[in-house]
Amino acid sequence: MSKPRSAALAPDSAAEAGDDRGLPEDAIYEQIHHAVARQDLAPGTRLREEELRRIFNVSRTRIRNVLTRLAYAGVVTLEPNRGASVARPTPKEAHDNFIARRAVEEAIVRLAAARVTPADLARLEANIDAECAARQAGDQTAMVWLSGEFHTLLAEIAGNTILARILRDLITREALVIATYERQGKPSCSHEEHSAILAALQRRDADTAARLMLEHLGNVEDRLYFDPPERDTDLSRIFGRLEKGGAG
Amino acid sequence: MSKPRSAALAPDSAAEAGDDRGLPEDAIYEQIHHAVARQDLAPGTRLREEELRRIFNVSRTRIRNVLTRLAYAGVVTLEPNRGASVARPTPKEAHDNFIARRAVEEAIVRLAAARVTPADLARLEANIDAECAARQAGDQTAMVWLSGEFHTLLAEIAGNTILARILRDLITREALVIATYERQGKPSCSHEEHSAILAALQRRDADTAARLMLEHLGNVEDRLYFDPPERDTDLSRIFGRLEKGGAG
DNA sequence: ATGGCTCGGATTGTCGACAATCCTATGAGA
DNA sequence: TCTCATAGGATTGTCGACAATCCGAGCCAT
Repeated sequence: MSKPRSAALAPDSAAEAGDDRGLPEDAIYEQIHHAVARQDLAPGTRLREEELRRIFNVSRTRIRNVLTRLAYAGVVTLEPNRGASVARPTPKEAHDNFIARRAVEEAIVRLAAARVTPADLARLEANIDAECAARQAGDQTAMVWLSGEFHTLLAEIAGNTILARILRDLITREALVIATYERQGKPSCSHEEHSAILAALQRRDADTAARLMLEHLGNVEDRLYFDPPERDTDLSRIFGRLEKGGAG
Repeated sequence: MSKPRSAALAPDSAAEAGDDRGLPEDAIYEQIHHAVARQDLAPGTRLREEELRRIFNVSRTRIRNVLTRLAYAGVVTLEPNRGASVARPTPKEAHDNFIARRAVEEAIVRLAAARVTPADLARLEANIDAECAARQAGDQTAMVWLSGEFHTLLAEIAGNTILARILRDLITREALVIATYERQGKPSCSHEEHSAILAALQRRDADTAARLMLEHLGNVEDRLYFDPPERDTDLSRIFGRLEKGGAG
């Protein structure tokens, strides 16, 4: 969050992002999408075309296309003549996102319960272990990413491409919601809950898995802080107070 | 379906589509999206940029942007160096779409049951009446559109923008599925089922409404015909038959 | 000092031209 | 007659340049 934008977009493998010429459009899309999901790009961050063009070493046309798609995914907002910036969800959008995600995740976990294989269970367990390790190492970024990855894995196991695609965007937007509205202590996902879901899947108990998933997602929402609905609302409230109480 | 493409895209109000200069991008997007939802654009129809440019009287850049977005929505497919064509869902995609839609619609109808107002009920009833009228008039296009509109109305009533947006794309893609796999007699939606859902909403009976909705959507899928999974599979099957039975 | 105005730099929006690619029609050869 | 190669037209992909718009700095009047 505090690192410069170019660092957020040119991750560990710097050569892949900056050096290679003609990086395909999809790869650029993925990098930005991923950077938002990792919370490396904070909500509201401006995404200047020229800057992105230099980072990815492509023409502005490509960048423009990518931004158009990201806007459709709800990851960035596109204001006319003002350019693109990382989306800053309103409380309403945040709430809608949670509700949508609950619906999609319930369907996915039920499908997954019916199709899960031992190999799948092993992958899920590995993910939980990795998240635990990240938690103990205090690596907040890795934790957020891995706990999202757990859900992506479930979508893959469920085997429904359309739901997986939808969930991907919902998860990334939820990362923006969390980044915007999190309280001080920010335990975004608890690995115990993931473990419980895994156990239910192991028993192919779709109903329990679905119930646990809904509780899990509800817990995430409860940990957020929505009270000051908008930053700019402060102004109008102050104005109202001045009018009512009298300032002169 | 049998009318020329330009007619499909320049509907009743021809002036709006062809004459006005500088039609905004969103409007072009809507027109194409809508034309697909109405089944005026058959699956697989090629969408040449030059042709669209002439129809909407804008530059190719705009058309290109619109096609990019439609591809993201899954309404058109974009093959490199081959251009755009209306999506032709595979049986797998069709099935995934039905499952996704069931999940989204269940969530929506439950939300709608909790929030529905008398005015909303009236709007839903008007929609059902219009669909009945279209059915008696034998207007297949209007029927398909109105029966989809019923679900769009529900999404609006539910008040969740994200789910509404998702459902919109799912419905349009389902129109493509139906156009691809429908049997001879094609009663795509039964207004009795819509009426039953409406009655449940009137009682604010979310569980019943959800159950009816799922049955309703399941019925739609059951009316389709998936047996010949792909057109090009025929070739390999014929080849296999020649090999086995001997053709010389 | 404050509020409004103007101007310059920076950024985005749009377009036309050119390069790259693909499909089709044509004709030579077996 | 059939297959293969080739040339031509048609279509898409890419880029750079210019126009339109916006933001902020600096100046002027009050």
